[in-house]
Amino acid sequence: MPKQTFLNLPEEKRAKIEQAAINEFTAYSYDQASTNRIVEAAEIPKGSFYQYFAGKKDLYRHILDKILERKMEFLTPVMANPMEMDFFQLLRETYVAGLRFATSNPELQQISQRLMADRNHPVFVEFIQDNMGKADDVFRQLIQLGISRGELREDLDVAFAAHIISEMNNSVADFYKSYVKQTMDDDYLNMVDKLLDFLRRGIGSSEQVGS
Amino acid sequence: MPKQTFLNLPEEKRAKIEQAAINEFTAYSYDQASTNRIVEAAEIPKGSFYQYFAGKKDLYRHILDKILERKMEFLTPVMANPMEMDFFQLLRETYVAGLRFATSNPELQQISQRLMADRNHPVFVEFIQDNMGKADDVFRQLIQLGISRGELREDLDVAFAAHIISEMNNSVADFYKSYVKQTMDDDYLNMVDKLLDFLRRGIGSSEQVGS
DNA sequence: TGGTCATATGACCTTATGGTCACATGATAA
DNA sequence: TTATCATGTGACCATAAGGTCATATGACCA
Repeated sequence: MPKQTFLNLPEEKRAKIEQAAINEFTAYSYDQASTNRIVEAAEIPKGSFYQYFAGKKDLYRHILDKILERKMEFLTPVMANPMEMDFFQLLRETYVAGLRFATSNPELQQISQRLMADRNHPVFVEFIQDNMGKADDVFRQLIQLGISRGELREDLDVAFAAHIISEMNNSVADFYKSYVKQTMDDDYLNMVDKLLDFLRRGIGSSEQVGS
Repeated sequence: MPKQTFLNLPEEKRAKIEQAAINEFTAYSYDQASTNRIVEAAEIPKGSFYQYFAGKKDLYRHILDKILERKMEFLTPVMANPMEMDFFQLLRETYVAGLRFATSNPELQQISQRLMADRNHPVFVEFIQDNMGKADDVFRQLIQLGISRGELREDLDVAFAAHIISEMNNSVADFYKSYVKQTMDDDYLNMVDKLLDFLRRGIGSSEQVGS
């Protein structure tokens, strides 16, 4: 957590520092990011930086918190009323909300992606596992709900399915990027629909074959 | 490419250097890996290192080449006779081969994973895109074949499906790790079968619903 | 006015990095 | 024996990192 000194700062100055940090972490991985550069961009002396934060890690966590907060602004409205939509509609809205976040906050998305990429980095394992665990839980509940409503196969391995869907949720933005590059189709609604169709029906032909 | 001097080295010495590099790149990301530590572990003078390689990047590429070579030893036998298996059998064998590589070469797997994680790092984009492009191509052909044999839905978006399957191929080893952690089931055959079942049939109930 | 206290400041520290280079060594050929 | 040439060697270099600290500043109160 930032020190009180930082929180006491006039909002303008605080915002400038945060923005400098966001720019740095957008351009460089955590390890490569430089407090010197941040300090320079924020136009504050090196010493002041250490009045505000315990160090690089502290600043990074602060930025992650801000990102999570912002992402939740997109996600919570979707999750608010799970009973009004079926499973796939809900999942669709979830993925779409993630993509809306990603396209309207490209720097923050970039930082999140770096975070997921470096997910075994000692500095963030804790943060990651906490949040991914929560996501798995949410999806597990949604799947249970979907099964009980007859929207999903009854013989699903719930935890396994939850994990897959949660992983897809993480990689959907990344996936979208390469989708656009390949197909020149930048409408993420198309992509999400295709993805959900895969998830729903699989890719096998209808002729049933024993596993 | 390593310099001729390196190739002239007695095999024992060469192996020692390569092993030191593998250990370093297993423990640290490319950026964090230190030539100083490698040189120390390999018990060669710093100067000698630069007689053998142009620099860190050169060494890293050399190691990547060795990894790819080794991974291919697992994969080529599977791909050798695609007409003797149906699509899902072939895919299963492919995933299993990847997992066999991963479990029998954990350090190399770790390095590959780091590579995929840092895939936009300027030093490896070229290497990555080359190889992922190749993978996409292979899967596209397999899917075409699968459709023509009636094993896959005719209305598939081939490129899209190929991309998904290729991505899954990349993440299956990663996925396996968290699968084991969650379920305590370390039999990857189970996991692969579940994954393929998802891919084949989807997770939706059989009641057909308009998309 | 003088004292106190949070805050501001930047020169400076240690430690590490990737990389260089003048020179040493030793095998081969004349 | 002497010259040549690939190879070996480690002290050394510039650069940059994250972090510290003695000192300066300035707002507030007695």
